Amino acid sequence: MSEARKQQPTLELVAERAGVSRATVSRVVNGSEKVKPEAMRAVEQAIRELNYVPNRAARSLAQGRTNAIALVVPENTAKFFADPYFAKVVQGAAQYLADTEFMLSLLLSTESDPGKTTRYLRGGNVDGALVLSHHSADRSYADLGGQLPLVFGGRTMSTDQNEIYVVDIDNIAAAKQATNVIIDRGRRHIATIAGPQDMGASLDRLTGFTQALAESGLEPAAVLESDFTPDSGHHLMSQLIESGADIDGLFVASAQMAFGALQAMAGAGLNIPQDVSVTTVDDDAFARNAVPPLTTIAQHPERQGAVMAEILIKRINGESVPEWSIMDTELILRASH
Amino acid sequence: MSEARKQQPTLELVAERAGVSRATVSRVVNGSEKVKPEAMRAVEQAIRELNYVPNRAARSLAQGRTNAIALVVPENTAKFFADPYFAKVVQGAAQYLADTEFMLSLLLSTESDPGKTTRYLRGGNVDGALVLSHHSADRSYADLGGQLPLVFGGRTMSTDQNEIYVVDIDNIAAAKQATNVIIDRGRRHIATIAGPQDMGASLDRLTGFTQALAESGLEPAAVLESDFTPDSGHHLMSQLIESGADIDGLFVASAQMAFGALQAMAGAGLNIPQDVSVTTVDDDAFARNAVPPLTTIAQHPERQGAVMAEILIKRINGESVPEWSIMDTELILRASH
DNA sequence: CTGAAAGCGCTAACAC
DNA sequence: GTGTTAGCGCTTTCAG
Repeated sequence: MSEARKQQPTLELVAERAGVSRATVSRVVNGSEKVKPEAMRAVEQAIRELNYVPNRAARSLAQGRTNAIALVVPENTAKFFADPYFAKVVQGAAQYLADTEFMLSLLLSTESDPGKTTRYLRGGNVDGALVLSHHSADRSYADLGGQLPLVFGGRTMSTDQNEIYVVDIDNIAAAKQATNVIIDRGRRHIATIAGPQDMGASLDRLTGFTQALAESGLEPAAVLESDFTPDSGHHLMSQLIESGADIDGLFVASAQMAFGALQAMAGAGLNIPQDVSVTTVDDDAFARNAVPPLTTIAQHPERQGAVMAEILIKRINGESVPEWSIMDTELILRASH
Repeated sequence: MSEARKQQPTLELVAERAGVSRATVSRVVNGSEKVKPEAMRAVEQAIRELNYVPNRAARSLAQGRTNAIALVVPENTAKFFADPYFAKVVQGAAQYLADTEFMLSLLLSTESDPGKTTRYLRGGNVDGALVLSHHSADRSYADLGGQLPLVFGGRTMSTDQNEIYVVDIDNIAAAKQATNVIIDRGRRHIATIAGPQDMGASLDRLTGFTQALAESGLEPAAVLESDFTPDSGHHLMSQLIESGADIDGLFVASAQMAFGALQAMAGAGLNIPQDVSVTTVDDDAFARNAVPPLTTIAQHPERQGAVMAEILIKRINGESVPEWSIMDTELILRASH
């Protein structure tokens, strides 16, 4: 009744067929120089004939290395797929890894059993992991860093622990720059829709916003806390408008939320940018398709994904790398400011 | 210089600390009944104290099973993330697996080295795989079926090979139903935008369209072949309009393409559904957010993902399951027909 | 119920 | 260059 899975040929079988020892086969498989051309040919032919593929479990057990890395997204599947930022980072990492010997395994942390992911990571399945978007609550991952090379992706919680490798943009500077665009427009009643305050990026962007204002002798007109979704942006903005707040500028911590906020303002009959000058962060589909298109700070998430992978692999290989990698950002001027 | 990765505690260490043999520890870890409660407690405590996690490679080598399955998407990363269908399937599978002992490993097949994915699959990394969206060109996966339990997801190429397990909707029936909605509106000049013709789902939907027409004594007004993206839908529709074709009905093989087609028609000043009655397949964000909202055939991709996972696991466990699972669909009437 | 011992398939010294 | 020989960490008969 049980699936008769075809038995994969073993290295030993290849050795017999090629008339050499298993060690030699292993050498050929692993591209060692020191094998006579003829032995090499014999082995290669045997491999081809048997359609041999080395067993990873055995290999990784023997050499204590798996040649696989995980990309952990501590976020439920729905949110993951809704956010273009994740998609881009994955894309960048996947692309970078395609040219290496490493496999990328995408781990969407399950809500039901968070320990499962951790166990997987510690169970020797991967040589290291990239961790995206971790809330401050996710101490588990920070702790994991002692057992496995980890590289955190942007939007991480700021931390003073050491041995934490992070690839991120300078969120404070980005927010400052975006806010200054509004200030330079002559606006003086500026509000912000901030991200969840248990996330480093959100905190930093709020800080940048406040700093920019302070440097111009201004106070925030309002500070709203949201959760990075378009809906929440819409919702909070509606509330703000209904509350009768009188603002002429708005900095939103992410394009997704800004997209929602714009809809709310349009619904209330506000003209952008005449009535309210708005800027944000992230140059994704939301920023480009918003009406009007959003003036924003572009990160380069694909590049970030690639850099994260690169750094992780260097760490796995024992090369020393800087703990912090700050990615460049770019101010994109469009119609919303 | 090399990363001093903390050595994970081994089963042997746990055994020593608990004062039992490795076999007993193994039994406890694997939930065997036949262990004295006191021994059990001792082991469990040792495990906790040492923070022990079993090494997967060793385990899978010993028992010839990995407790991991792969979800293979033979599609580049960009396309994968752009299509809500994939997201839903993954979500469904992930959710189903969360309650099992299995891990889901997402494999985006790399363009640069297609053999890499196949090698990974054959290298004993997973006990089986779910394969989505395979073009007819992807013979490699069908062949893999002999070596590893595979379950194919909707939109697969129709095939008469046996031992191919598929979870899909009845694409012919779905297309027929959607087309009949248009016919019932009294329209007689009906065109279709079909999907790529190297994909089973596209073929079947075109067949269904043609059949429905034939049964009402009609001929297709035009048959356009597209690639499932909104842009191509837009583009082809524009061409059709420019060509001066006179149609009053349109069946589009996917909501994404329909979304694009609708934009093109709006741009040309056509009123939907007054001028052209349109229906499609897929009830995703594109269908719901289109202007006007699309009358469509809803699949249930999350459920499909879950069913695929369920069937795969049954196969892995040697249970017998039907080769074909046809999922229900549902006609959603909105404003576009 | 528990322990001893024999591998799972591969790699990595170490000799030859 | 190549073969021999130990294991990698775990499961699994097989005795007891």
